[in-house]
Formats: sequence, C-alpha cells, structure tokens
Amino acid sequence: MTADGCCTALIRKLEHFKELSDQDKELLAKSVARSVEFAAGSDIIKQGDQPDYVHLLVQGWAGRYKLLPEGGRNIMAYLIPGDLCDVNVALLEEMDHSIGALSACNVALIPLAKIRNVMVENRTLAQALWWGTLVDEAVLREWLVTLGSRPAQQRVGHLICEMLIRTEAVGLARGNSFDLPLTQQELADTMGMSLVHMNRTLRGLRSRELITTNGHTVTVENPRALMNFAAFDPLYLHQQAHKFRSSLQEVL
Amino acid sequence: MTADGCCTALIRKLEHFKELSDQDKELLAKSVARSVEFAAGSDIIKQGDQPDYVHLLVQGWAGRYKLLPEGGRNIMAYLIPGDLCDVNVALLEEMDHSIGALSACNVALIPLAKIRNVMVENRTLAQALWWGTLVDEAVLREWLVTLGSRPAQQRVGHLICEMLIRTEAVGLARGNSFDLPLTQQELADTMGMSLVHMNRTLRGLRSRELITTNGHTVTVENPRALMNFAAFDPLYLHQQAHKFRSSLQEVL
DNA sequence: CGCTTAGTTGACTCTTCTCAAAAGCAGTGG
DNA sequence: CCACTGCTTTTGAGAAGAGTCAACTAAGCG
Repeated sequence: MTADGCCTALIRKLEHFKELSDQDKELLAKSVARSVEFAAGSDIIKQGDQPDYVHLLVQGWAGRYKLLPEGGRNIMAYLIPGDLCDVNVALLEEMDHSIGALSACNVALIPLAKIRNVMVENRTLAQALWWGTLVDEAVLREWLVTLGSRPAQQRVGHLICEMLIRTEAVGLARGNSFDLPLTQQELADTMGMSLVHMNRTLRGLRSRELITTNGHTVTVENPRALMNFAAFDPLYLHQQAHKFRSSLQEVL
Repeated sequence: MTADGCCTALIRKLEHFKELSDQDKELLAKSVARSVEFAAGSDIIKQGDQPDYVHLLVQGWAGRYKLLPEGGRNIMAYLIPGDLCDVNVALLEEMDHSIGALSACNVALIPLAKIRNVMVENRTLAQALWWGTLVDEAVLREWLVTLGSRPAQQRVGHLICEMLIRTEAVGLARGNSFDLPLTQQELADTMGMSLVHMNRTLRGLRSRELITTNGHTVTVENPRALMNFAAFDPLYLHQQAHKFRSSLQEVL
C-alpha cells in the first residue's frame, strides 16, 4: 500500500465536506508514517492505552466497543476506511474504550506531531478533520436515539441506511449494495439485542423486501423505501448535498 | 448575575481536569457578553440554528433532544451548570438537534470570537475546554452502552450515579443528595422507556433502598452500593482523582 | 469426511409497552 | 376557603416485544 493509497478513502470522505486542493491531499498523504495489518478479532487500540499515533483505517471494518461486566460486549461505533480512530484522545489520560478489528484491517499510522502540524498549518484540512469528528459525534447521538426509541426492524434498517451512505461516501458501495463484514452476533452487540432476535429482525427486513443479502453483501433495492420505513434522515451525517455526486444523490 | 458568577461552575468543572491560574479564570469570566433567562420547556437552541454565541449554562438543567417522527422526543444528553452547549458546532452548517431548558435556565452568551481567542491565546484553557467536549463525547458513548445493554433499574441507577458525580463536580450536590428537576416523563424520554415503566423502575430502586426521593431531590444513601448495582465505573468521566476533593472522593 | 463457526428455527419466559383510570398537588378564580 | 383545572405520579391488567435455552442446518476448512 503506497502512502497515496492510504489516504484515498479519507480524502474522498473529507471532500463531502469541502473540496481539497492537490496540495492539501499531498500534505495528508505525506503525514502517514507506515501502515499495519490487524487480523479480524484483534484489538487496534485497547482500553487504557495512550496511543502515540493517530490511527487511520485504510481497509476493513473496525468498531469501538466496551466489554460488559456480565460478559458480553457493546459496540458503540463502526469505523470504515477513511475513518480516524483517535484524532483527539491524545488529550485524555487514557482510552476509555477499545477499538477492535471486526474484519481484517489495514491501518495507517500518523504521528501525533504531524497531525498537530496539519491542524496548525492548513486551515482547510483542519476544518475538514474537525468536521469528521463532529460527524462521528452526531452519529453517536443518532445511534442513541435509534437505540432508545425505535423498534428492532427500524433500528437495523436505520443502521443499514447509514452504512450504505457511509460506504458510498468512500467509494465502497456498488450501486445499492455494500459489503457488511460482520456476524449477526456483532450486529446484535451493536444494536443492543440478542443474537436470536437480530436473526429474526433481519428475516423481517428481508421478508418486507427492504433488503436482500447474499453472503455478507447487503443490497437495498429501494433506498427510499428503507429510509422511509426506518425514519432515516441523513441530515446528521452532514454531507453537503452539492458535493454529493453519487448514485444515491437523487434519493437524498 | 455578575460576569464572575457566570463562570464559577465552569471553572469548578474544568479544575477537575487541570488547575487554572487566576489569570485563566479572569480571561474566561471576561469573555461572557451577557446572560439570558429561559423558561422551563423553552428552546435554548433549535435544530437548524447556526448560533452566533457559545452558550454556557449557568443555572438550571437543559437537554439535547430530537423530536421523533412518531411524536415523542428523545433526550440524548443533560446539560447542567458549567456545561457548554455548542463549543464546536460553529463548524457545521446547522444544528442537527435542539437544546431545550428542562427547568428554568440562566445562560451566559460568549461570542464565538472570544472563544476562538481563548483557544489560541491560552493553552491551558484550550486544553481544558477540549477536555470538556471529549468528556461529553465519552458520556454519550456510555449512555449508548447503558441503553443497549443494561436492564431498566441499572440503567436509571447508572444515570443517577453519573448525575451525582457531575452535580458534585460543580458544587450542586449536598452530601449524597442532588436536585433532579425533571419529570418522570423526561427521564423516560432519556432512557428510552415508557413513562409507566420509568415510574415502576424508580419504585424498584427505592424499594431496594438504593435511592430515596423527596420531591425532586434524590439522595443516594450508599453510593458504593448503587455504583455496584448499576455497574458504574466513573472512568469515563475522566475526572483526575488527585483533583477530586469532594466527599465522594473515598468512593471513587 | 469430521470439525468448527455462523445462521436459523421453535418453545417458553420475562421485560416492557399500551391503555386506562385513580390519586396527589399546585395554581386560579369565584 | 373551596371548587376547578392541569399536570404529574401511581397503580392495574392485558398485549406485544425481546431474551433464553436448545436443537438443527449450512458453510468453510484441514
């Protein structure tokens, strides 16, 4: 993986907020020190760590999670290529949660000093990176609403809408399909429900013909129908409509 | 309310992260332009707004919320005196949620320019303010875990633990009691449960003798017992133990 | 082919929701 | 001072949603 390749997803994501010049892109690409592979199931960052690098996910899916005293685990966020794991945790004494690779992952390491440098030197990039963390926070709030007040099928439908748009935004969707490299157990840990119930919920969504699945590929035949069903409003992802040049554009 | 008085709670909160010099405190106090009253039930910031000022809550409780398409509302965060409502939303095009006064509130307005100035001029304050927003985010994650994977009584117990520590941190707790100026409906909207179930859940906590209530005052006779029951670990609030000089210190 | 992991299904239990109504409490006007 | 009103809290009862236990099927792999 070249340094350039490392950043394509990130750049593509950031451009949904603001156009970047070639110089901006180069500055980003040059700040990557090296990249590391993580096997599915391994931890990228552990609770209690104080990382020396900012971790940029290049390939694969990862998740923020906490282990529960009763033994299960709760996944609080999904990270996909282009997502930064810990832009700002450097300030805190230690991570209050872990980040685990949900599939095989490739992670680029960016030295803290370089990121700080970017934030100071380049106003556009600084704003774009802050935008990214604010969107992460907005997603967190939306998940809270989802968990608190939507029934199971709509909850999962909402998640699928979100991930379709997010994968689309970094060029990982093909039409209305995207790869969801998660087990039903992991989905259940995310949505706060049991494995059995998740299985039945997915069956429900399939039988309503809102989604189809083929292995770990999810297809949303009619995005508008699913968004409507799940009361999904993409506002919280703060993608600027005028920048959004994907096939989903007409739906949004 | 004098400018000085406006900031005592904020200063007190920030000092759980890092000691502030008199100069730091003065700089904060001087940045307040004026203060505004909000009646219970009114909106401090509405979804879609792009605020000109950063709002600092001085008195009362407020909450971040979203209205649901089905008609209810979901409260995603509580704001208490010393909390900033929107340090960093200035970057986004518009608020993706509203902030409503849950009780009568007094809010200090800080011009964006002044905050930016503080962030640039004063490294200690800048770090302390960032710490505040990171803690807000950590709280959000913890709520997500709570909603996703704890049964009702532990969920509410967890919330009460958190609010006891947070009110304590800004000098609003008396011993193990604090004022919770919310209706059971509002608590239910927060914890993603029905009003009836919230009522029964509170009764359960009372009958377990984990809390007592008197009007809107909640008393936690034995914080350790409640924390244990609710699997509450205060790590996520990122309060530095060495700074924590309250009566709860021995418990933490 | 046997082993392991992931997905599926059934039956039963328990939690939580909804509908409905009563009781407590504060403010208001007669 | 009292009846009236609106809001909040409390309680009951039945229905729906979600969890648990357990077994079975499907798919990948050495």
